[in-house]
Amino acid sequence: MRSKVTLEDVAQGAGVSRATVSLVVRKSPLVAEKTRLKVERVMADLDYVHDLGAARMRSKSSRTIGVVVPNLVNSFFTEFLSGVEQVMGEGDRVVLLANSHDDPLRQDEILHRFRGHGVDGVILCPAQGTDPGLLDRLHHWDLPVVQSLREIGENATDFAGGDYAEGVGLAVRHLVALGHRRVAFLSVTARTSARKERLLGFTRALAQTDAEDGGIVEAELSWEGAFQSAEKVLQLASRPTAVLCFNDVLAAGLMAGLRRAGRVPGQDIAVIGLDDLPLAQLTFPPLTSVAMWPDQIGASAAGLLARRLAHPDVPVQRSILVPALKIRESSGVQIN
Amino acid sequence: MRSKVTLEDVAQGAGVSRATVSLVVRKSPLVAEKTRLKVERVMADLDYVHDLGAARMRSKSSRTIGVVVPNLVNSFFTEFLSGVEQVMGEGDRVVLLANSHDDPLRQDEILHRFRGHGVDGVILCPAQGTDPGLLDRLHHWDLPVVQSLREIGENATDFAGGDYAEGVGLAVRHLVALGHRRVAFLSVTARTSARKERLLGFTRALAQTDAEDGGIVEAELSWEGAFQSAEKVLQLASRPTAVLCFNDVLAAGLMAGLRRAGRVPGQDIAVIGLDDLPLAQLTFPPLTSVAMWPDQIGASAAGLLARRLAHPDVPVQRSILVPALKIRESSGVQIN
DNA sequence: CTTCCTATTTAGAACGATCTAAGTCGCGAT
DNA sequence: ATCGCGACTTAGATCGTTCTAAATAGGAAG
Repeated sequence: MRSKVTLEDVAQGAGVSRATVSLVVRKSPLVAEKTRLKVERVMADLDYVHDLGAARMRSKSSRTIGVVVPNLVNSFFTEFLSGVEQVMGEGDRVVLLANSHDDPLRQDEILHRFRGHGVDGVILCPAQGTDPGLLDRLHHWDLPVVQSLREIGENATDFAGGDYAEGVGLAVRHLVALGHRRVAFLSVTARTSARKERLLGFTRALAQTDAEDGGIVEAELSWEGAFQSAEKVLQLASRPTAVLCFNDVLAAGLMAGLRRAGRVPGQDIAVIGLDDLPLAQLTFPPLTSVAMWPDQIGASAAGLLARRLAHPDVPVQRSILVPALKIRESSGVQIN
Repeated sequence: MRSKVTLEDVAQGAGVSRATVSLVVRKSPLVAEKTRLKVERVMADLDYVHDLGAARMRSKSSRTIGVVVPNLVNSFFTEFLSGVEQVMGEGDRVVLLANSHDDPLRQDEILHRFRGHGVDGVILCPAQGTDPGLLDRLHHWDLPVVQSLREIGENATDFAGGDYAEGVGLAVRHLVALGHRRVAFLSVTARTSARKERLLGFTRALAQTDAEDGGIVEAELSWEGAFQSAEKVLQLASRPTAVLCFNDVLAAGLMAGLRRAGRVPGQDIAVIGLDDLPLAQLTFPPLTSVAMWPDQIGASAAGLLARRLAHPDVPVQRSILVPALKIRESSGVQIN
């Protein structure tokens, strides 16, 4: 039961006042070089630890931010998280993590808990079906929020994401250039802004080419869901020659399902994913995908939040990363 | 700039004292039912938020724990994290997350920061090359620690992990039963307890069978590293008919590398992984692997920490999960 | 009508920092 | 000498809780 070393103890040891030590801790330019060195030595000797909890009480900033993701199994979110953690760590901030499991109720509890812990701000990837009123509530609490990957409301908060509409466009144009004319889309059942944006990109991209909409199939957002949807894809009336998938996890699951049904992806039917997760390079054939840089998105989100904390009144900003097509074998070769 | 609602405000509204409200917040049985209801109503009216930071200052418990992982891209750690978060969330605790990037220095900074934030305890997967003295230091700070997945020191702290020695044994016996006699092991360069345990399991399992050690190849812990190691595996003097891999990520990378070299995994050469990540079912051919239940390990680790926080003096406990073999096609068919 | 409980409530001092406003010190200028 | 000024330093209040020890109310028992 070691008694805690406090500012007072350090102050005594160094023969200065508590206030001066506090200034040293916070690296204020006000203290004389000599005093600073003395105090720092004593701090090291006594193994002083700055109590951020106590500090927050007076200063209002806790150097803590919360991150809410809907899911931790899709490595997209992991990479995203990794980017957030990286940037926040560099800014000497700490990340509180929680998983909403795509459940708005759970998300509410989490935000409430975060609030109790005095987080300075939150990076939120809103759960499916989140009530748009949530943003008002957060604003009312005046808790700075950056939305990421998904969005509720229109420009209600800062936002970091990737340009999925463009990503889908890249994929479609690639397929069309290879000669495909009937392209299907494997989507998800969950109604999120992410889904909307991709579908929008899909129809828009088709309109700019002479290819046609080969039909839309919906699956659960898991590789198993995609695996099972292979049958439905093969039964589409349009007999698509290519399938564009909501993300890489679904694409990989679909490829496995197609094989089960006796088709060879990349040969009998082209498959293309979105996100370019590491797993895209591990499937066979390797998966053509569109890189969305989740870690960069995470880093941007963290950057936006840091910016807002520093300047609460700057106008709302959106940070949208430009996607890049990664051509591999699953999209097959020119078909004629 | 909404001024914060404090205990005092609630107390005024309800016509009681601050102390009573505090008791209500903490669900003490001391307050009379009638008062409790009245206070609760006022709390709801004013949208009172319990300030856990201020609370911790007096009470010493922050209901916050820290998790340090060496990496966030391998989904093994993600699932682990997910298990931790789940259990902690249920216990109404919050998780501080940090990534050591397998760097002991960074790990030190993180622990220091966590300490500053007053975490009640830490779940640590020690970075490669961590000085065993770290545990003493943590103990000296009297910060409860549960180690997980990797371990420094011998039974120095509570530990949650999987029985990798047994997992490797399952895999080897499976291969031997299929007729393999020359089995190679694809290991990693990083010197961790995880590596040691698997190698130990490997030699021990071989000794119990009539198969021989087909050689050990080391790779970077990434799919690219494994991809590149395919050549080295094929050049082994023993000409192994099967390769057991450190984990699924390496196994998937190896399979891709073997294909590049013109071999068909599961047909020309058996490949088997460890961990049974979701990705094992997405490779082609699907990867035979040994399920280590990372989410369960995470949940156990969280459970152990919760237990230690509740009873600081209980003896050290180890929680080891029993692995299960998942047979798929990459281990091939009986070879004669 | 005391007295003694039990059940509840409370005043006031912590906790470990930050902030404000007021000091102190040395030194060159008047 | 005295003043003014810049460069530092500091006393003391304060943040929103919890804790301790003591106060109070309302009976039941004597």
